Amino acid sequence: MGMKQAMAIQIPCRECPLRQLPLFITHSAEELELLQALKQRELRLAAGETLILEGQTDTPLFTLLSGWAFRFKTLSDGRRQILNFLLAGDFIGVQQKMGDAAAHGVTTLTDSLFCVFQRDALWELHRRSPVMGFNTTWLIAHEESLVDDSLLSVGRRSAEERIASLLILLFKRAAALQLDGGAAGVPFPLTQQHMADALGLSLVHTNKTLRKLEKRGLHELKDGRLYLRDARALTRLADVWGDGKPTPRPLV
Amino acid sequence: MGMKQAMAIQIPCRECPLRQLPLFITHSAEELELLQALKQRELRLAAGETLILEGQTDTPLFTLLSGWAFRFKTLSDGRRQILNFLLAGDFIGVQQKMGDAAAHGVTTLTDSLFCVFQRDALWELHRRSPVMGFNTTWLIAHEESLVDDSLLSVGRRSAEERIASLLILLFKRAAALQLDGGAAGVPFPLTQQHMADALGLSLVHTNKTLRKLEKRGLHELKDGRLYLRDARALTRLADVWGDGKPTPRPLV
DNA sequence: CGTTGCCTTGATCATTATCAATCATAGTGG
DNA sequence: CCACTATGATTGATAATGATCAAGGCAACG
Repeated sequence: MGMKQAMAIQIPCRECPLRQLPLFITHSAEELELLQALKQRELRLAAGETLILEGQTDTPLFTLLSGWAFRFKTLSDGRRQILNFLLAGDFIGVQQKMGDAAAHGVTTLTDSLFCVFQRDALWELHRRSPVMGFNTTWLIAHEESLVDDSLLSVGRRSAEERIASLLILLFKRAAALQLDGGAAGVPFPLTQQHMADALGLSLVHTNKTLRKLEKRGLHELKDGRLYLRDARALTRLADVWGDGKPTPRPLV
Repeated sequence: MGMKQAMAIQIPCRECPLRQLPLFITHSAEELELLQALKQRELRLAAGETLILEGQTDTPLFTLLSGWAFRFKTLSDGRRQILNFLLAGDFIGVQQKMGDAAAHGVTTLTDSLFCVFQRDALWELHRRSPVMGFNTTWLIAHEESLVDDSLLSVGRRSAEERIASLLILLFKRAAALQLDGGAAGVPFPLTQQHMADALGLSLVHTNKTLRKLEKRGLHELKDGRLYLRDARALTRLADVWGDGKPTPRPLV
């Protein structure tokens, strides 16, 4: 299964692809030194490999430097729910307390590069740099709020609406990591099975719904890339807040 | 709608009902002083009142001192998804960055008492006590991981399984706040509509499923209290990890 | 008593799941 | 170059699950 060696030479944190993200912009040289010191090593995985197994204990903390991955939970008969997708810049493993078993697994969608931190790195970060500790807290809280959106989709949106909102969300997230902002589409490494597992739909129904939207000209999925052909219509369908409409909600 | 006055005399933080929770146990007198200093005021709401409106900006941070509440999102046609239930000791409002609009609303289920903090209290906490900042981060991450469970339920569990897992989860959380550990049941202030909105089911189907489980003797819901009559069977039905069974998952 | 809110139930309908094929593509070994 | 295999996409037929509609019931309350 194409297991590759960890690189002998690591990327220094001042060259880290995350440096331009909110968490990292304001940091002084010494804060970068701190990050560097806490960093344990890098880890490279091929597509489809598993970083964290459900139930595993004492997993380290990770940061995703490049590639795509996802967090998931399964039931004992194999039903799987994808909790969210991970893109470059995301944290991994903050949900479980030290000593606890991982409540979810993490698997890659593409070849991926991770930065590995010891479990107590988060505490060191707080202790030695309250600013970075604080920023991290917000980042974690914000990342987790993506799950809130998913829950709204899966709980209350129709199949069409779910597909639409997933496409929009992933497009936005992926486009934000590109220089062209998605003008030429974005990479889209999910299979329809992944989409089904993220949206709480069956594979077959996912396929049919996807085809329907594509035939209507809302999007195009081709050669592993996603193009939004009618972002307006997709947004309307997904009922996404604050995009087309300026929050017209009655607010009681 | 029974809006009540905020109490003139506030509970000092050293008397706070949260003091025995993980976040608060290890704290020195001066750390309690810090909490006290950051605390702005207390707020009392009646059952069914709204603490935060979706889309509201610059809401303060809250802590729930007593009572029950829930976080939710709605679609523009009124479909509502309850994200999670809030019990004494929970944080509220950490999901949105300063200046952002609230991505979810918060409404009470019972008469409730909140502790109100300024929005920058979280930063002050980090700056002046890295330990408490760190603990807060974990607490937030852990609270948010409850949503992961919900997502698994709504996405992949059948109606019966969803009901079972909700009953178990809420029972455990509520029982942990009682001295008797739930021996005489726990308060259960949700209507079936709330359960439906949390589980992604219709009201009618929620009712039927609930009745079915109750007739089978798995639980009893009476006078606003929940009793688990066959916790083993409920756990099996819900496929909850690490309870009856010692993690028998294959882990591939 | 007449509301009002919440729970309950039966009948019917819709959406989504399941089952079963087929097809396309890429990789593998002979 | 040709089976042989494997993965993923696609489609039609049928079944199941859960939603919607409609109607009461029951208790609390002014």
